[in-house]
Amino acid sequence: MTVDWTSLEEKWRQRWCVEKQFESDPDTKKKFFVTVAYPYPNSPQHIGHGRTYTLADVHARFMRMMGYNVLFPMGFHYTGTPILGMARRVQENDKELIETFRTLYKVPEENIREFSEPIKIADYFHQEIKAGMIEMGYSIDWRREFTTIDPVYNKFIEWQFRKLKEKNLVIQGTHPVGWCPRDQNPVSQHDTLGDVEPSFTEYTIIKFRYDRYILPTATLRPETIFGVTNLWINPNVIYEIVEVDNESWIVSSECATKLEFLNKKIAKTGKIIGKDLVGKKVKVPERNEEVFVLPATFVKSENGTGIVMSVPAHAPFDYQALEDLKKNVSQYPDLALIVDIKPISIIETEGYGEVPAQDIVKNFQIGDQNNPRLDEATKELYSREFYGGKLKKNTGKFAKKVVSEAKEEVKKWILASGNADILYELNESPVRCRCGAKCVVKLLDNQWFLNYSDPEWKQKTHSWINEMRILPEEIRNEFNNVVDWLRERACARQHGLGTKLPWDKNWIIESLSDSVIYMAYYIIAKYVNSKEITSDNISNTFFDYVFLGEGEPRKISSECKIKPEVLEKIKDEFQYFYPVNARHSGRDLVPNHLTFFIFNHLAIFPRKYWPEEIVVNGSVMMEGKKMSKSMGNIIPLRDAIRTHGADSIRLAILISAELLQDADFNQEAVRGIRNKLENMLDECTKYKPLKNIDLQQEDRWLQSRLQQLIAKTTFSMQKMRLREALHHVLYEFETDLQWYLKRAMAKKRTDFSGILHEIFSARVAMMSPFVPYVSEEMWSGLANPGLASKTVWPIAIESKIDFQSIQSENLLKLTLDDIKKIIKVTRISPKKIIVYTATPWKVKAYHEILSKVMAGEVNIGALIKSLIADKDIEEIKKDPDFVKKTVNDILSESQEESESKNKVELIDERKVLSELDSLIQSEFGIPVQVFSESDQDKYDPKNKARTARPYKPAILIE
RNA sequence: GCGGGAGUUGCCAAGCCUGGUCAAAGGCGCAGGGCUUAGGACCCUGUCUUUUAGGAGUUCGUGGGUUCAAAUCCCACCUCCCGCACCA
Repeated sequence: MTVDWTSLEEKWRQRWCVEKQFESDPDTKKKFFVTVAYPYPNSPQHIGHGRTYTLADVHARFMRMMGYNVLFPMGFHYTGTPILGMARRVQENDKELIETFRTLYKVPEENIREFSEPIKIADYFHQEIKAGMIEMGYSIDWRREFTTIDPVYNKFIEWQFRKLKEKNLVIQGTHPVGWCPRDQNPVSQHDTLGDVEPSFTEYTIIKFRYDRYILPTATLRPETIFGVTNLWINPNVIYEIVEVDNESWIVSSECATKLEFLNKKIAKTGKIIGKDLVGKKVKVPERNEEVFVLPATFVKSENGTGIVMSVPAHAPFDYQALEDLKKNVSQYPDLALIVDIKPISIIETEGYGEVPAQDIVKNFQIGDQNNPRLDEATKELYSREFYGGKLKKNTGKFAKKVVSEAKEEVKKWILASGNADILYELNESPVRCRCGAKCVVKLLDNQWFLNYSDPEWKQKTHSWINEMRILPEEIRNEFNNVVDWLRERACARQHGLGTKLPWDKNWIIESLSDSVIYMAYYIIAKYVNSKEITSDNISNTFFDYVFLGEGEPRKISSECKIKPEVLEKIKDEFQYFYPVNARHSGRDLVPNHLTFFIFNHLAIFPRKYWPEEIVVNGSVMMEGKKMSKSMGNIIPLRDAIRTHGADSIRLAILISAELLQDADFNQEAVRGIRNKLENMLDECTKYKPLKNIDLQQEDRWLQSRLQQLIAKTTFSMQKMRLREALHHVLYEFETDLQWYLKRAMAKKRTDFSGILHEIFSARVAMMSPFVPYVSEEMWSGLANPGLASKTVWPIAIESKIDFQSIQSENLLKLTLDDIKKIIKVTRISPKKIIVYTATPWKVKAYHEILSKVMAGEVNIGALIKSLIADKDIEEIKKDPDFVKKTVNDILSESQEESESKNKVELIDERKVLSELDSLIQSEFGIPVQVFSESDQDKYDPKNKARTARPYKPAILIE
């Protein structure tokens, strides 16, 4: 059967839309508010995006069927810089980008022409993404749609920031960033050529005084100031004399540039060549000693200040350079004294002698200062000393401290005395901006931060994280870790789309900061879209009233020109729908958005509006590979819908992995799924809701299994283990169905349509959240009333489970399996099959043993002793092996299984096994005979009957 | 460096939280059969070793341990993957 998926989906989509099935307003039912991170419209959405949204939609649809008034809205995040960058590239006629628009994104030519305007890009992809969401069948209430540059949204974000500022959570400070001097803008990884992360390291500048000058050196190891024996300078480099904040520094010209961006007032007043400084003596700060400035070729003008402080005891470079110099002392007649310079050891580390640098240089067989292995040696020694070293007593008050701690303390100490400063150095240089300019580290003044370091705020967030529902559970700990290492976060930047900082209009609120409490705005958006409120009238007091219940409604309604009843309605609606019951997002947002989301809700809203649950999902792989533009394996969602149909895609991305795992999307699987759905749809047209017939054993069994299926599936759904739930409904139950049909067919029954109708109706209902379109089609195929999407989720009724029939069918299945196994192993073609059930005393004994084992008694001897006390079963003396085997039988089955056996009376095996006849007849075409072990006139030529045990009949095949 | 996660039978991948139904789901691949002019699709059967009586043996990264019982719990080790900020 071929299904026209496109028109099938269109048909039901129309119906949902016309009947406004997914628009929700406050009513008397319990509400469920589910949200997903809104998309950033700078490209069409692909299958990877589809996963999070589909997950949320399944959640929404499930909760709707569970009887909740579900609100599932969607917005669009225009805030940010990437779209701005794209627009600029279009202006510059960037071939590559335009080609991407054309061929990959299939943007019409007339739209591309407009893309030099950022908003046009956002608008275009906004509509594209929205269309995809509708086609995917997401049950979204579109009346609440908005973008983050809507004027009322701006007012809302202003309100958010004023609130944060009132609570002193927005602070101002100075902050180093990677910076492009040409663009006058911070650079991040995707702003650089080759996507290099512009990371940098903080160095301590130590000021050595020479005459009226300062020779600054940059170091990562300020604690080694106690071991300085000399400075190194490159004799061939021309240094700059620079006035820096009323001091005269001598630094390389590269260093002078760096200092400028670190907000130093710089004036270049002269030049001096390195060799003119060789042999001069400088004062070591805090030590009241003088050391020589010596020449070294390893000193590079682009690193640090271009001058290096020398600690030969602990720095392999310094040690080697000093050795080299001593060897060539004849070249420096004025420096004869240097042969007396001895390394000053200040750190002791296990495994190293008095002069660790000497040890390691020998070990590495360095030879001279240009040996590239010096880097390696430096790294090793640094790390050994950092973690294992202790300062010696020649370091004064820092003695006995471990290096890792002393380092910071020494730095603070020298900084406090004015003999030190801070320098930032890019780790990998040069880093080039996309524009081609060399990046630097800039100290940004008066930057605005959200103070995620605030201990009280952190504490509050921790304790809420430990209370809220987080799925999957493994991720909870990760949230706590994020909270721990989160620091101040810059929350405003100077370019991009977004909302201006209300008290400082030079700044635009950054995109990860204007997207943390917007779920509340979905309530407002409905009234903005219906034009009941406009941006002109909205003020802070409006939000205070709606969200916090603060203020005088009459005053506010006149101030904001909102009818009092509308104001009241909005507030009531907010109070009805808030808090967010479930927030969905990909796991990449855990260390940022999701954590900020919690932080900000806790700061702004009262406890009753804090988010209740977060659901995190993994990403999607394409045919086992990571999706990426360069691999060319990004499939736009709408393309995929056209080829596979929405339902198949939904199922494919949900069934291939559990929540946090990466799901794999592959053509093969999608085809298989579509086939399965088509077969099932076909099946659904066959069964009619016939009135009840005389229920037979297998009917009762199938109905019981259905109850168990419903219970299991519901349990999985509630934990958002969707893969597991699907597995139950789609695949696991198939085995039961096959068995049922086998039984029914063997008995040549024709009256089971009604039973299967009942079964399929329940299954279709449970499939409906996952594959909403085809479920509607199946639902109507089954001639059920109404919509599958709006039907109630099946409820498992324990009393409907007939454990007797479950045990009976199990026995049948196991016996049939055993017969098949015997036939397989013996390779005989059976002519006669005889089955023997256990003798009554064994049945009684089994029952005894079962209840004893369930009570914890597993000792065979003790069991036998208590059993022979019973006259009915004293025969057990003759067959002690029976006890052992029975105990093993019981122990090797599940607790659940044993409990269910313990719960019901033992089944009448003889009666149950008489049902074998039809099965054996249809499978092997021969009859089956059933005896009891205790029958006097039984046919038992091979004396098999005596091996029979309850649930394990003896079998003879001839 | 800090933090998180994973290693399962030819491959992908469940199971692990809550130990026993686990020789271990499902899919792919492979083998046989059905359907078909043939192929594809689809359906059935099989797919660790061994076994002419429903059994036995050896497996879940490696090595220990706890337990009547370990893929599952504990400890150590090895290997691999991901995130680390002004970026959505």
